[in-house]
Amino acid sequence: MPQRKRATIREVAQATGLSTAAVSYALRGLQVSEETMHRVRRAAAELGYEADPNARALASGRTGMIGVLCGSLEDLWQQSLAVGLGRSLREKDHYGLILDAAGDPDRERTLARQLRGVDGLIVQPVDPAAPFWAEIAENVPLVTIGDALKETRTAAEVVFDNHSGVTLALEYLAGKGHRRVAVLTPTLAETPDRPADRLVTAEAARLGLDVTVATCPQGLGPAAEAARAVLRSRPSAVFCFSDSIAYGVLKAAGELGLSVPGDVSVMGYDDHPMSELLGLTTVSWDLDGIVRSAVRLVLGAADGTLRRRRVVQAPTLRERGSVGQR
Amino acid sequence: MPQRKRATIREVAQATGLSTAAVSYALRGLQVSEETMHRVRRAAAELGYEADPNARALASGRTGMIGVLCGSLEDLWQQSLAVGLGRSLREKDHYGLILDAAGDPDRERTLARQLRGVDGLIVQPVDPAAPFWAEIAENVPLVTIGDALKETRTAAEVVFDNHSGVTLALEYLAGKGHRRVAVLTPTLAETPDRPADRLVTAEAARLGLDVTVATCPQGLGPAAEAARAVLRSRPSAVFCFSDSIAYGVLKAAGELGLSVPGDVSVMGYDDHPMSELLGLTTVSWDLDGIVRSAVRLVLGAADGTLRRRRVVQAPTLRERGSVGQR
DNA sequence: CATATGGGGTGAAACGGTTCACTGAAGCGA
DNA sequence: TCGCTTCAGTGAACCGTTTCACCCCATATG
Repeated sequence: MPQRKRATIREVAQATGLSTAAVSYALRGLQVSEETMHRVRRAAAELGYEADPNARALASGRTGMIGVLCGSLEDLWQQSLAVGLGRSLREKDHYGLILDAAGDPDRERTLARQLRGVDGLIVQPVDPAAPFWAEIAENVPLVTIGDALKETRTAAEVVFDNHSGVTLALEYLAGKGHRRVAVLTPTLAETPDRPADRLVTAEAARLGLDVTVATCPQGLGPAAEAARAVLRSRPSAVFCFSDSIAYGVLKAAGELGLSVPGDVSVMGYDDHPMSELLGLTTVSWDLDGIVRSAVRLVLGAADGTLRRRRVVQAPTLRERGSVGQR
Repeated sequence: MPQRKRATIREVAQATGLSTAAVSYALRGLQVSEETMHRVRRAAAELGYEADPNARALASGRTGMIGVLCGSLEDLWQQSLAVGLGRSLREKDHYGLILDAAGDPDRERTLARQLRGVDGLIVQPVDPAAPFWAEIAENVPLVTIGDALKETRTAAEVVFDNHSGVTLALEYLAGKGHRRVAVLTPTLAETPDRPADRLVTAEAARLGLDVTVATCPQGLGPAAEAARAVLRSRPSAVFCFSDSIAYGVLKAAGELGLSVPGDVSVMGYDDHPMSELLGLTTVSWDLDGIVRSAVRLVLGAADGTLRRRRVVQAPTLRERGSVGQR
């Protein structure tokens, strides 16, 4: 690997007989005359010059990099989200630096702390109540996706109306005559006060449902294993707080010889593309809309032209075949 | 967003009464005595100091960033691969900058060119024969995953033994009595000479199979649409060059009321986790092994301690239920 | 004709680290 | 005691841009 040295701005300046300042301006289409601009661009192209992003970042204070800190990339839907964010950011001339907290609040903290020099941060918080967020939000424009942060003023937030989501799911289940329903939520921190749990139990009480909540990993194999235990207690329906978990339940059901929705009904949450193929009835969120909002907000916050600070996403119920009448 | 100013190395130096050089060394555990090291670390922690990666990169010439240029993140398997690479790189104290060429050689070229200041590049080339790779490889340690580059000396390569993969698949299909098989490959460039095509037609000829090759997008919806047309010609089996495409075929089959494997057999390629759930018979690659190799190679190439230059991955056939006896 | 105006360009100071060449002191064997 | 090495630490150059403050000159203005 000979690692040929790259051309610097100085060489371009020399080649054109201009100052580096002029070159810098010219390449960004600032200040200079049409003619010099062309001259500079031509020279730059000939030399194969491409600005060093680090030097640029150091001097200008902007990186063109947006951190994307995902709660758990084990979850396929979050993968889609990350991919979408990456693509959308790229369209706006930014890089998305995708990071995976893997459901672990400690890792989340470490990653968030290490993330310096990004122009902004998009986070799906694992632990929205963690105190360290305040420090982060103070140092970099922060927009959340999903749950908003407690006690921390972020630049903006794309909030999922989980209340509606849960209501939608549980009412549908109740309407189909289910009473004993198991709820599977992603393994999270020992945050004693998980909002999802509270939501579920409250709604369940309202609807007269008999729910039991358990945590579950997001990977297909691990989820299936966790699901087996749950299925053996023979709930009439399982409500999974992510489609990935639902896939695990489907797998476990198959292995146990349980038919869906004959023996057990399964309800997902997210609406990953595969859910259509699998016929999974699920609570659906507008992924594209979420991506667009998040990107618009974070970029707006980064350059100070922020308009709306809070976007609420409403879910819809996608009725497919995995929930049956009881 | 008040954007509080972050502590600099100079402030830490001042606080400890040392030179910035000493602080720099101390924080990286170099040169200094135990005692000063502790003193510096404590001070740094108190000030909440965290080195600016851009300045560090500019001065040292290393970013800690590895570019991961994916052929098409529409493909779920490639998503898994990207996620795995990101995680593995993070474990080795590097960031993986995940980029999506979206199957478009032009975008691939642009992205590869723009990628400067990265310590290394992991690429799943869309167009391995493109001439611009030479320039890239000259400037940054480049390791490929999948197809090796033509006419370009990369630092290292993780090669998929596609020959074996195709043979495995087609022999299995032939063994099950299939003759008319449709082959669906991802939409790629108009590279007139796609190796996969040549491979397939050669093997098919050897086995006396009657194959027709068509291209297909990777997204579930688009893939299903493309698949519908193919299925209407009623092949006895469809061999898909990625599991994502196979999912599309499964979807299309369902919509057309074709049973799998009753009316049509489907064979995948990659072995994405979901394929287990779907019972897709597929050619399987060791994703973890690929990730590990690629990371080891790129990091080795980046710091000059490279050992093996070429790792070949062998496929296995994962027999599940989607291919029937004809 | 003197004077504001302003476009086009320049020089040099940042930006915040790393690293090279060097120094002073301590340790050590002879 | 004298040199020689080693250890800890220093000062300053350097990395490759951006940007601030300023200058020059041509043209429009009063």
